Amino acid sequence: MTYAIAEAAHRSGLSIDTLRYYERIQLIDPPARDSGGRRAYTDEDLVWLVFLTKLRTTGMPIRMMREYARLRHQGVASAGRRKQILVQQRTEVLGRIAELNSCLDVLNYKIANYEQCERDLEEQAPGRLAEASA
Amino acid sequence: MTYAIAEAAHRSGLSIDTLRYYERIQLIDPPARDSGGRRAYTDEDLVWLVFLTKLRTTGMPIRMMREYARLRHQGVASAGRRKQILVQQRTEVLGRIAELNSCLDVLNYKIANYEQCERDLEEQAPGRLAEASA
DNA sequence: ACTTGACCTGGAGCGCACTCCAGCTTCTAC
DNA sequence: GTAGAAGCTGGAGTGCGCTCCAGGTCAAGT
Repeated sequence: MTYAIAEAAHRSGLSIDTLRYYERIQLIDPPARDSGGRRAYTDEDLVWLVFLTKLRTTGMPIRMMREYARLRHQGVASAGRRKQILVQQRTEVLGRIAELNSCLDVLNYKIANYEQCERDLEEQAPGRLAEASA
Repeated sequence: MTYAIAEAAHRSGLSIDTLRYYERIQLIDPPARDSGGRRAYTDEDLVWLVFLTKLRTTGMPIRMMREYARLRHQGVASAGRRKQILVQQRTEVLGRIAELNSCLDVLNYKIANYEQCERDLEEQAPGRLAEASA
C-alpha cells in the first residue's frame, strides 16, 4: 500500500510543501515514485514521518532531527548516539513542562485576581481594581 | 531605585537589544531617562518585564502580548478582555503540556527500546536490534 | 482531443523574534 | 583632558521553518 503526497500529508498532519521540504533537507528519504514520477509513500515512510512530527512537537530543532535521520542510516552502530539524542530531548521536554507549569501558576494567579476584581465590582467594593490592572 | 539597561537586562533575563526592541514595538512603555538620556528602569518596569517573559515562555505571540499591553493602558474597562486573553493562554498552555506529555511517552518508549537493545547486546542475543534501529 | 486536477521542480518569499551594526554621545576614572 | 566603557539611534541582517509561485508534466474522465 502506498500513498500519494496529498494522502501522506493528510495522514502525517504535515502540508504537501512541508513533505517535499523535509525530503529536500534530508529529514526523510526520497520516497519511491510511481510510473508517472509521482511520490509514493509507504506505511514505513508514514511511521517515520509521524515520529518526526513528535520530535518536532517536542521542539527539537530540525538540525538535530537531521542528525538523527542520518544516524539511522548507519544502522546499529549509531544506536548509542541516537539514544543519547532522545534522552537529551526527554530532559528538554521535562524542563519545558516544568517551565510551562510555572507559567501556569502565574496565569492562574493573575486570572484569580481578575475574578476577585469582578466579584468586588458586583459588590460595589472595588478595592482590588488597582491590583488587577497592574 | 532605577536600573540601567544592562542591569534591567540582567534582571529580566532579556538582552539589551531585546529590551530596546520591546520598547520599539510597544510591548513596554518607554522608561524614564536619566540626565544623560539613558534609560532608567523602575522596579515597576521590571515587574512588567518579568511578567512579559512569562507570557513569552508560554509561547504567546508578541502580537497578543502587544494587545495585552495596549489594554493595560485602558484601565479597568479592559479587564474583561485581558482576563479573556489570559484564560485563553492558560488553555493553550494546558494543551501544550498535554501534547508534550504525549511526546514524552513516545520518547520513553523509544528509549526503553534502545535500552532493551543494549541489554540484548550484552547477552549476545541481539533480537531487538532491527526494532531499535527503526 | 481536450480539459481538469494532482503532482513535479527550482527557487523566491515570508513571518517571527530577535540580533547586530555604524556612527554618535555621555559618563567615569585616571 | 583623555581613554574606555556604556548607552544611544535608525536601520539592516539573521536563523528558523516553512510556504508560495511559475511553469511544466502526467493521467483520467468526457
